[in-house]
Amino acid sequence: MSQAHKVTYRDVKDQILGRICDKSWPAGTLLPGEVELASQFGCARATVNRAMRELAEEGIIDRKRKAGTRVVNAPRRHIKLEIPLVSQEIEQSGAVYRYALVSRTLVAAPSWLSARIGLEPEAEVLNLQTMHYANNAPFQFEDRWISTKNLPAVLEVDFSKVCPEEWLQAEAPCTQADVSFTAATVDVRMARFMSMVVGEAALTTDLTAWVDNQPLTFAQKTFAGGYRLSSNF
Amino acid sequence: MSQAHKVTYRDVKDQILGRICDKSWPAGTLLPGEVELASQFGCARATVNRAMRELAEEGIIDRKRKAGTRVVNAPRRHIKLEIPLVSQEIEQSGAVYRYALVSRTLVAAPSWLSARIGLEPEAEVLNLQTMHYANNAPFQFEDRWISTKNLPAVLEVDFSKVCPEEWLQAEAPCTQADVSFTAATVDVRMARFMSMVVGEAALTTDLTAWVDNQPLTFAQKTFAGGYRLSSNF
DNA sequence: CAGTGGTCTAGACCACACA
DNA sequence: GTGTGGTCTAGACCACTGC
Repeated sequence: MSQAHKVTYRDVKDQILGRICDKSWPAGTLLPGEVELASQFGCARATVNRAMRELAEEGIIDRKRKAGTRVVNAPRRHIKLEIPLVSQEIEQSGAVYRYALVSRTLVAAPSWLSARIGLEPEAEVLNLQTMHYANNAPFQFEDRWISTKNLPAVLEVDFSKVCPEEWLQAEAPCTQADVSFTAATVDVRMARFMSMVVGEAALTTDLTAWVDNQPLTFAQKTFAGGYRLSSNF
Repeated sequence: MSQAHKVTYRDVKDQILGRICDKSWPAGTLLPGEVELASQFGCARATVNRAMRELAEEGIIDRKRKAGTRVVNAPRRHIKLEIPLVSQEIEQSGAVYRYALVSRTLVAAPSWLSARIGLEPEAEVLNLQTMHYANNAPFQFEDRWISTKNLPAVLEVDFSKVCPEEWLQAEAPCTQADVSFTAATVDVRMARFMSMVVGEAALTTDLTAWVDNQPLTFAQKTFAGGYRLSSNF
């Protein structure tokens, strides 16, 4: 008896992945049911279930009740991208973090804003422009808009001391958010703030956040030149 | 008896999340053990376990054997970012995909390449430059390097017909990869290929892939102006 | 309607990490 | 050592969904 008496869900996962990779189960294949596999692998159905559930989460296979489990035709790779707080990101790199409030204005939402995050036209918003430095070198400029109607408390906060991002995360953690990245060219004003050259390329992030389906805030961040967003799988 | 006779792991998850959000369990709190919670919620330990495991995966709590489970102080948000094949991405947007091979050369790996992906100096690599069009408009330029030692089969392929990315995914799906994004300025040659203006900002992606710890390929992709990478949570 | 995955349970043993 | 999470099991019922 070779008896590896415990068949773990990892074992099962690896076995299944192996058969998919070596084309024993090519894309589109309907694979055996959980009970069948459980007896093949000599383990409980729950074990097979966990293995397959994770593979499904990873987008390797597609599971449907009654229809069974199939190998996904076009395995889409995906990565987990961290969206850390600026301060954390800087401090973790070993640099000294410094924050500065550039401007704070209370205005009626411009039309592009209300359209973008779904506010009533002319709704009141607080606009905060802030700078974040790493070892006193410009790291990120943030242009943030917060709905005062959906978050009145924001009016009482002294944002010269707390960065909006951190305050929001602590006081009103969003339940849903959209994030997007693009490359932009810096204009004269941004160039001054970021110590960059006009026309230089900068990575920018747009971030819209909701709490319980109520639009809360929109932020556009501009990163210093050469900033690189990275991850792996 | 109100008896919702089944307490699901989702119920437990929501309860726990609720207590964290309403500050009943502030950041840093050591929460009760699984057995304790199971009896509190009136369910099996496995149910609590699954709930807490998922919360841990989401970065909300931190679990350690013997030490117990704590609410994470700085909840790091993360998003799932899809890394689709170019062709899929274009076709899914409803546009017509067209592919062209720009150049194919067999060379000794330049030093920056061997250093970057961990090849022996001067190892032979196949360099493929390709263009990808959406409705005949330039969408992406790809500069790819493949190790011929670790993947000899690549020499036999007619890359004027198959795009390297797709061939690799089908024939040698990587087991590990690094991805990074940055903003770059397009030079004269790139501007021609992409129908862009010299100096314009473009999003670029660097992608390094390994199979079983063997460095396989490195690719640098340059996206058309205005390209936006997006996701949500 | 019947088959498949989805989930819960109760009990058990294991592995790690702190004291 | 000892407590906490990590996992497996065997059995059960449920819920969705394709036929």
